[in-house]
Amino acid sequence: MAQDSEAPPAKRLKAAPPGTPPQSAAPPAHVQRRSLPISGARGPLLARLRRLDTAVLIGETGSGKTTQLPQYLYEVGIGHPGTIAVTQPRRVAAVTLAARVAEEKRTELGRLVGYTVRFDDCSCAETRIRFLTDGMLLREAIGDPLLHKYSVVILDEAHERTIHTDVLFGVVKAAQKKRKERGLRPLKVIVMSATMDVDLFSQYFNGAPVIYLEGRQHPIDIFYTKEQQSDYLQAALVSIFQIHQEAPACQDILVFLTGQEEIEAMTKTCRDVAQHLPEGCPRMTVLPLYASLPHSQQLRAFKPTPEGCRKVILSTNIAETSITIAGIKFVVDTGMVKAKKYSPETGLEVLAVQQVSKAQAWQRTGRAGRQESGICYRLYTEEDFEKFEEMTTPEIQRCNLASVVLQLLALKIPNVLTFDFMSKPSPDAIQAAIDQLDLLGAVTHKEGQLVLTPLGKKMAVFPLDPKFSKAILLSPKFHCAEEILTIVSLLSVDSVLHNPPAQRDEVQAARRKFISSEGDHLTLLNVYRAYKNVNGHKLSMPLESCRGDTGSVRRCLAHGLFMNAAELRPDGSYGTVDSQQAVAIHPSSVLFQAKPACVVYTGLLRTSRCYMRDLCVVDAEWLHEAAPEYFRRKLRMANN
DNA sequence: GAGCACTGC
Repeated sequence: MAQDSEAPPAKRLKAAPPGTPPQSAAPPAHVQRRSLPISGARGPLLARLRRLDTAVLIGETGSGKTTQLPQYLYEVGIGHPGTIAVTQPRRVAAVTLAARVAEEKRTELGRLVGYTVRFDDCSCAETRIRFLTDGMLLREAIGDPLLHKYSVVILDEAHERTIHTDVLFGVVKAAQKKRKERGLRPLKVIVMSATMDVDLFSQYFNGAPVIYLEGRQHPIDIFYTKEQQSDYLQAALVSIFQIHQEAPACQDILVFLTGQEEIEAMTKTCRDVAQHLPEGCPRMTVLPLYASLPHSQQLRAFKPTPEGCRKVILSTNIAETSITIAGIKFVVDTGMVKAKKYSPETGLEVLAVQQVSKAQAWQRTGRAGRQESGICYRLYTEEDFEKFEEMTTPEIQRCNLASVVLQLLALKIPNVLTFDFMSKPSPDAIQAAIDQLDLLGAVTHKEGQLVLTPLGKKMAVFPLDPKFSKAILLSPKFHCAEEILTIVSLLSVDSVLHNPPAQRDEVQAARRKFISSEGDHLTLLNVYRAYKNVNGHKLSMPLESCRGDTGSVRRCLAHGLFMNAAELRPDGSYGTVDSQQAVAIHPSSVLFQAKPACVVYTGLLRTSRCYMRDLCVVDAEWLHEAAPEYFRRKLRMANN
C-alpha cells in the first residue's frame, strides 16, 4: 500500500530505473500487469493524486510506477481532457516504455499512447499518454512556456538530476503557478524518483506530499573490505578471481571501473590470468563495456555464455543506469568513477577519476539484485563509505551554462540570475554564461533586463553549443554554409572515428590520408567528403559551398570560437588568449606534432595536463575581426 | 610532449 511520509526502510537499495527494457521473455503484458506492487495501491493512490497539485512519488525498482501510473490517471479521467506527459532522461527508455504501455492498453503505438524523442515523433492528436525525453519537453516549452497541451506532467527518474530535468523543475513550477493565477486549466505535477533526495524535491515544490511505493528488489548482501585498498585495480582483480574460484559458473560478475583504457587493460589482464587457472575451475569470458565501444561489441555483454562458462563484464558507469544486463549475481564496485567538473573562472572542464557518491554506490549495488538475490563487493571500507558524498553533484552545477542560459532567455525568464533552480549553479557560472552569450552577440540589455537579440533568438533554435550556432548563422556570409554545417554535424556525433587503444597505430595510418594541416575541423570535413564520394550522396538543400577555399571555413569558425583561442608562446608552449592559461594540443589532434602560431579549439579538457581539443589554425587578425571590443579589452589587460 | 565518464535537444 502507498503510505505517506514514512521514512524509507533503512539500507533499502536505491531503485534502478524502471524504464530499462525487459531483457528476457516476459508473459503477455496484461497478465503481468495486475501482479505489480503498485496495483494493490491503485485506489488510495489515485484518491490522493486527484486532490493534489503536486506530489513526489518514491518507488523502488519493479514497483511498476512508470508504466502503470499514467494508465491509472488516464483510466479514471485525471487530467482529462488533456495529455499526460511522462519524461525520461534517455531516448531508449521513452520509446520502450511507450511501446510497453501501448501494448498493455492494447492499442497501436502512436495513437492513444505515443512517444516523442528527437528525430522520432510517434504520437498524434489523439495521443493522451506521451512519453518524451526531458530535453524534448524543454524544447516544447520554448514554444509554449505554460505547456497548455498537458494537464499532467510526470517527471520520471528525477533523482538522476540531468540538466534538462533540473531546468524542467523550474519550468513546470512556473507554468503551474501562472496557469493558476490566470484561471487556466490546472497543471498537475508528479515527480517520480528512487529512494533519495526526497526532502529536496518536496521542499522545492512547496512541501508537496511524498508518497512511497513498495518495490520488488531482491535482497543483496554487501561486503566491504576490512582495510583501505591502495590499488583498486589490483583489488578488483583479486575479487574477480576469488569469486570465480568459489561461485558456480552460471553466476555472472559485473565490475565497475572508470574508463576505456583502464577497462581494456584489465580485460587483457583477466584473460591472461584466466588462461592459467587450476584444474576444475570454470571457464571465463571477459567482456569490456563502455559507450564508445562499437554497438556490435557492446551486444556481446548481453549474450548468455555457454554452460560452464562465467561472464565477467568490465564496465564504466554506463551499466549503472543506461544499460541493464540480465543474470548478474555479483557486483564488484571499485568506488571510483570518471566524471566531469567545470570551473567558470577558467572555462575549464576537468575530467578526473573520483569517488562515487553514496547514491551511486547504491545504484551499482542494485544491479546485482534484479532477478534474484545478489552479492555486492565494495572495494572500500564501510567507514570510508560513510564519508562519501550523499548525492552526486547535479549536472547543472558541473557544466558550462551558455546553452542553458540561452534557453532560459528563449523561455522569456525575466532574470536568469534569480531563476528558481532546485540546486542553484554558482552566480559565477551563470555570469560566465551571460558573458559568453554577450560576446557572441546573442544578448543585450533592454530596460535593465537581459534579453535575446534577433541573432540570439535564432541561435536558441539550434540544439548546439551557442558557439557553433553562431558559426552556422554566419556561414552564409562567408559562402561556406555547406562546410560549416558538415563540420558542426560531425562534431555533434561521436560515432565518426572509433579509437580502440589496441589498434592506435592502425587508426593513425587509416586517418593519414584525410589529415589537413589546417586542423581537426578540416580533417573531419575531408573524412566526410571522402565518405560522400564513396556513397554518391548529395545534400538536397541549396547550400552554398566555398569548395577549396578552406580559409573561409576557418574564418567562419573563428567567428564562433574566438573565445577559445590560443597562441604559441616564444618558449614553444601555448597560452589561451582569454586568460593566459597554459594549454597543450591534445594527442588526438592532427596538429599534435605541429606548432601553428594561432588556433581556435572546441573545448578544454584537463586530464593529466590541460588539453585543447578539436583545433583549427586561424589568423590572429580574424579573431580581432570577430570580436574587436573583446580583444581590445584583452590587450589593455595584457598591457596593464 | 602522449590520451577522450555518461546523456540529450
